[in-house]
Amino acid sequence: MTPQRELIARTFFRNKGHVSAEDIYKQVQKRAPRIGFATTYRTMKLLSEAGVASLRSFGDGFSRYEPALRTDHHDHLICTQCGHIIEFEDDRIESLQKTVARKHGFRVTDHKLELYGICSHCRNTKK
Amino acid sequence: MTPQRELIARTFFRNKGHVSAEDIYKQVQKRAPRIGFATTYRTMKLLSEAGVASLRSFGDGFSRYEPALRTDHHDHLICTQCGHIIEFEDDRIESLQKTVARKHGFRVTDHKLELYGICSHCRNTKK
DNA sequence: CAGTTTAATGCAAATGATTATCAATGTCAA
DNA sequence: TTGACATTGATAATCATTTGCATTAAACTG
Ligand SMILES: [Zn+2]
Ligand SMILES: [Zn+2]
Ligand SMILES: [Zn+2]
Ligand SMILES: [Zn+2]
Repeated sequence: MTPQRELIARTFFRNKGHVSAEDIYKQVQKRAPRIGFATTYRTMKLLSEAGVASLRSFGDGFSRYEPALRTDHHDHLICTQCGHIIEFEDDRIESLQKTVARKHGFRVTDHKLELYGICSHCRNTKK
Repeated sequence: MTPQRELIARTFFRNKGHVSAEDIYKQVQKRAPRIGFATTYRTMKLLSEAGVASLRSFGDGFSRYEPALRTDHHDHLICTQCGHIIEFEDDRIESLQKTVARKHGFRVTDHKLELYGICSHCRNTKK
């Protein structure tokens, strides 16, 4: 554990999740301008390999990280206008997914459910 | 509508869907080696803008296209071992998604549900 | 037809997020 | 101190996709 890694990890956990590597890099830059993005990427990969961060890739070209509490699984509602992300969890959907997979002979190891749309805030300020 | 575009479109529709741009490019190459991949990409973008192809991005680094029949929506089961993709549709999941979105004040315009796992074929030949 | 405009092609170079390379620096135990 | 050994950070490489641009071809015009 080096000072660079510690700063990067701290910065990551200070966020609320769904942070891109560049986000973290820019935040880290303010405290320690000498840290390069290579170290940022490497550290985030380490964190996700260690299981404390999990990698998400939404539609846009970026990889996002969020803290992995391990216990809580959740899916995402994403506002295509302002980028706001809401997390949710629905046990009925989860179990229906398992049913569907079983029906097709799949053993599911992972899944991704993302609902894209317009959040209430953007809908109200729209017109 | 140019001959190049026609060949690319025909080639695309000859496939069963979930085709990468490179797949199409390579198939087109056999019939018309002079066609460049720029034209392939451009034409696929045109097709998806025209609504006859829809763009999917699964976890791997590739953009995939599939014919957009407009009437049928479906989600995907993806084997992480052999890459095989099964399409499915579950009305109960769909309606639960709408319920969840409504609960959070979202108006959903699109969604993505992908189940990753091991298909029955790969499970049987595994050991 | 000849001439002019316009769009489409295809090669090569650019893009942009991520990864690999590698010399320089730090760590630590013998 | 010496020598493994790991880590850093600047830079170059990667790789799917886009873009710039000169060339070709089609579509009008008369
Ligand atoms: Zn919004
Ligand atoms: Zn989340
Ligand atoms: Zn399989
Ligand atoms: Zn499909």
